[in-house]
Amino acid sequence: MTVRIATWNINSVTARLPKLLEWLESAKPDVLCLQELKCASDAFPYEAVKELGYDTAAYGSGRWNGVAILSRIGLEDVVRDLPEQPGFLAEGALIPDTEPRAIAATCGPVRVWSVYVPNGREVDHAHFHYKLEWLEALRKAVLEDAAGERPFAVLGDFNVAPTDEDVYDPAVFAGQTHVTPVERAALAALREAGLQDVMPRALKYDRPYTFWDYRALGFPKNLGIRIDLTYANKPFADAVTDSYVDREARKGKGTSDHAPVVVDLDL
DNA sequence: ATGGCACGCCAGGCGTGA
Repeated sequence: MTVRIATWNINSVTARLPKLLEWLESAKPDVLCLQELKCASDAFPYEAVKELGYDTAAYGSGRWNGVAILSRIGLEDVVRDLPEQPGFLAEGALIPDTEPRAIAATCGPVRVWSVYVPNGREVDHAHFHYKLEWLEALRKAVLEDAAGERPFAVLGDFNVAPTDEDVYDPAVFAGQTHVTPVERAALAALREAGLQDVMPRALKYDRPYTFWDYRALGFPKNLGIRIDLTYANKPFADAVTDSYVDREARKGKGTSDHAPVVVDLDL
């Protein structure tokens, strides 16, 4: 069977609902991993996507974060949060906030995680250390599935550009988050655990960027970075027939600042 | 060095994003 899986940081599922429905109808993914819902679980537009044939497992808590998995090929064994997932202890707060950043499900023959890795804010900020702890918890969470026979992948907004080739100008990012050696080492640890980076093909431009800042004409100038990734085990990666970034979904008004990434499988 | 744009929240700016 062929399976189309996609990931999209949608930057508010309620603000983006018309775009989401339009995209589901045109791209027709079998499974869609969403990040940055920016709504509570019970505020997700379940009925609207159900009309297009999708079951949804959503995990959100309000104005920040939030992840979901939509599937029209089955949705079972849903897990919310990574085992050992750290929370973020904000300045002045008494207890860490366990944020909704990870959800897993089995969709037909494939098991997937949809993840929204913490941003990090600034190098050495408390949020940066939280980010690294979070990525280590992700590594531990995937060990068994990464080594398994069942096709498995982690898809989402990793908030790390794997190499200098994945940012439009490395000089601009020098000393900033998303490109530091420790963040890239965390991705390397995932690869050492048995996952591989499914590289999308380039479309109009040289590199398959997935994010362009809203400001300063980032998209028209193609000032992009590739941070929305598919990290797949061998059975999943061996089944990949194509992968691409849907730049069309980033064009015009009322779009997310991230584009969807599509992966096609023949299983 | 800063701002720039968009979002939720909820009615004036603020926190966050990358």
